[in-house]
Amino acid sequence: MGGTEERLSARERILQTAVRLFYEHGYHRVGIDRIIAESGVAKMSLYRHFPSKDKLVVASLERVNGEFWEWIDAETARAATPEAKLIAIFRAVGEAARSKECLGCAFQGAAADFPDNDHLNHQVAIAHKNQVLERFTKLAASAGFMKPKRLARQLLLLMDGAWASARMYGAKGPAAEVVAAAQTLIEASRPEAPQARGGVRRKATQK
Amino acid sequence: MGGTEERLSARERILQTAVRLFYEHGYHRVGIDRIIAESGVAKMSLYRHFPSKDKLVVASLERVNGEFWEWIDAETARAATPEAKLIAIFRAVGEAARSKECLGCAFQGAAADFPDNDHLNHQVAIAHKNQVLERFTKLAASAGFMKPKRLARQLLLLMDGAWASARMYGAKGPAAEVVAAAQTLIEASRPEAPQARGGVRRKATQK
Amino acid sequence: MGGTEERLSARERILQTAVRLFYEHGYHRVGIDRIIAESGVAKMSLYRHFPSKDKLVVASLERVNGEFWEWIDAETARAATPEAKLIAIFRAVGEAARSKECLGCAFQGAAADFPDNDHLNHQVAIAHKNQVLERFTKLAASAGFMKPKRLARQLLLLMDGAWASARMYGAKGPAAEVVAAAQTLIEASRPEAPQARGGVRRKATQK
Amino acid sequence: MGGTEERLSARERILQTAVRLFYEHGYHRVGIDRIIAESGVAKMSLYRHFPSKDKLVVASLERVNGEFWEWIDAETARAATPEAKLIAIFRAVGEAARSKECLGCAFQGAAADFPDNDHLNHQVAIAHKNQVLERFTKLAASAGFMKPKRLARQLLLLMDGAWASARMYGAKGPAAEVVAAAQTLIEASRPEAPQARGGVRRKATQK
DNA sequence: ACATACGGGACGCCCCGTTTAT
DNA sequence: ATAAACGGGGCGTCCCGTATGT
Repeated sequence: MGGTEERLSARERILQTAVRLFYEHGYHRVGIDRIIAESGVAKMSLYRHFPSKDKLVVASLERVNGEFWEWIDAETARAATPEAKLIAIFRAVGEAARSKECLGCAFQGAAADFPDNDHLNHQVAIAHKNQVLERFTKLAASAGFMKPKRLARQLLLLMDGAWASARMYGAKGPAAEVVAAAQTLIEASRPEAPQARGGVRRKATQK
Repeated sequence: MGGTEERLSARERILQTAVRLFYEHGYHRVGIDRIIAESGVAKMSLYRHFPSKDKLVVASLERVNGEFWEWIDAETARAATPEAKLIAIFRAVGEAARSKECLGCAFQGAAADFPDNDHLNHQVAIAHKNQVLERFTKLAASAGFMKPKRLARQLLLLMDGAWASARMYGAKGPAAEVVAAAQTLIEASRPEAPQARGGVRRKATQK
Repeated sequence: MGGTEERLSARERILQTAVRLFYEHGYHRVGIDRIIAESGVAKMSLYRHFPSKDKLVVASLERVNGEFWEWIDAETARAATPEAKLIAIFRAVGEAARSKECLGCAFQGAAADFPDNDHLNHQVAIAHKNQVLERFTKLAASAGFMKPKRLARQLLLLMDGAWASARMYGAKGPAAEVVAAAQTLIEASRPEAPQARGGVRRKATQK
Repeated sequence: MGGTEERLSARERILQTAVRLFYEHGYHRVGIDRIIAESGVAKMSLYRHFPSKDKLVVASLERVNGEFWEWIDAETARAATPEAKLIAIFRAVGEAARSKECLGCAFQGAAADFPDNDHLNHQVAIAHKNQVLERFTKLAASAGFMKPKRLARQLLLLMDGAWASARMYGAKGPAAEVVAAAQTLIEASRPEAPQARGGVRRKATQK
């Protein structure tokens, strides 16, 4: 932590500090001065790499997005089937949401801190969620599920609910149930044996 | 001057304006000056009724909480059974989340704007979610569902996911699927036909 | 200094502090924060009274200009004739320029700190000098001197030289000779018998 | 590349650029970066030749001082008598002060930009003025004038007034009268016709 | 010798929540 | 109720002097 950190470039130190502080305290409560103080960097260095705070927020969100997908890929690497990958994702989410470090979803936080839908930071957050939806849809389709888009959207609701739970409750929140809930929703989308479950019938009446 | 708005007390005008502005723009971006300007009261009047902005935020959240439960009670009044009440809640949530006025959950926003878990505003937000959990649990128990607490927590994930979807996506988000997902989770908790739940089997195959 | 200063309005405290600091250290080296700190005023109070630093500089120069003319009027009040008033002015200038508090002419400093001739602060400084020229001209004309404008300009050169001397040398500079030089120039402009000089006679007319 | 400018050493290019920029825009408003940009050298080169900005300012002032005396010597070379040399100086000053390129006296500017009397740059400016005083005194003494020091100081007031006029007014200022005023002061110091000089007597009456 | 980056610091202008005077 | 005041914080800019790489 000490020696290697000195080796990092100023840009990298700024970005890592910004990611951490923004995530822990929000985008409005973290000022430029605090970021430069905690990253040990001159103000001019920050503004050389990031022309404005908004640009730094965007870069921070993109960094978090990258780390998110690295994490998802790592968690799903050992799963053999698409369905297992979906379950692995939610197992990881459930665990992460109950960890002490977890403070919810950085993109939900960004969307909350920048409520204007047209704001770039808001758009970046939506783009992340769309990527999640795409991944869910692709896995659901690969698994041969019915209506993969529908399942993907249901699963996104669960995941965002888990992140919201993590933000508010911390370790003891309802996020503990996200795996079970995801399993239930996934099962209900399985093409096999839909005959006896009530869910299917009501579903039929919905459409 | 002299219209119906004059009928409202200064406190009421302040509170309604605060609720609206806080919800639409967030707690940090809305300042005292703007609230007094749009509510047409003097600054002194505001500080006589609410000793600080934080207290006003708390009062605002309590007001929203009250309106939330009035809304929930109204939406579930016509439902005959506890299960129907649960469905009615999610039908209402699904509709609300896709309405143009909906900007997500005010309590999620408060938790995001005041990330410190010990902050009073954060605690008020958690208290609201606990009330929702209690209502879900009571309804699930009344319906004779298995593990009502578990179902309640799963449903809260869905609901918070729907609110998060509303915040980020607006009308076209995945919140449209919240009713179907809720139905699926509710059905899966029904005591009837517990014989062949896939969750168990899949769980065995997962490991 | 303590009790009465507390009584002064914020605007007055700001202005007095600005006048003093600008005069002692220049307009660029004195920042808004320093003025705020030394005047014991909030930043917003300053920007309510003076929309920008430039406006504060202008107000400061106008204040100095007002004090300058009060000083000139007081110093010339007892002089009976226009010529005596001119002499009185230069006697006062000579004394002031050698006092410890004197750091030269605030308007010369402003013109030096804002070298762009089109800059408002530069124009304000020029306006002051024009007022001095007018006063000199009027007095010279009232005294019946030949070419009063020419004498006024010569006297302004002397005065500005004295201020420059005060700025650079302090008490021991050539400003000590400004009275004698002014007298010489004034005498040379006298219409009566320029060949024979009339120090004695003039003295008679002065009193 | 390869032009005549390349002939100049880096030190010379830096110094010439610094002299020009400092004179045109002041010492505070001209930064190191601008000097290196306009002189086409690397920052390291500048700091190799001038250890600090202050040292560069001093070198710049010394350069200006050298050019000043070259100019004075050239202007007075053709004058036959010391008195003619004095007049020649003021004729040159009067013309220079009304030229478009003239922005006043660089040393007055330095004294204004570094108001602290103990500051080296301020001292350098004073040293220049002392040299002028010495030259004036020497010429006045050579001309056989009475009280050459007194005349020298009076003439310095005029000269500094002319520079100040040049700074503030440009071509149309009172500097046009500096020759006439200098002549008047010089004549008043001539030993001829000392019988009834008002200056002496007047001086006695002053006290 | 050039160019780029860096660390540290000050500054200008602005906004906010809160209190006091009027 | 109007208005001013107050302390604190925030963003973006500028500058000086040093340290790199090349």
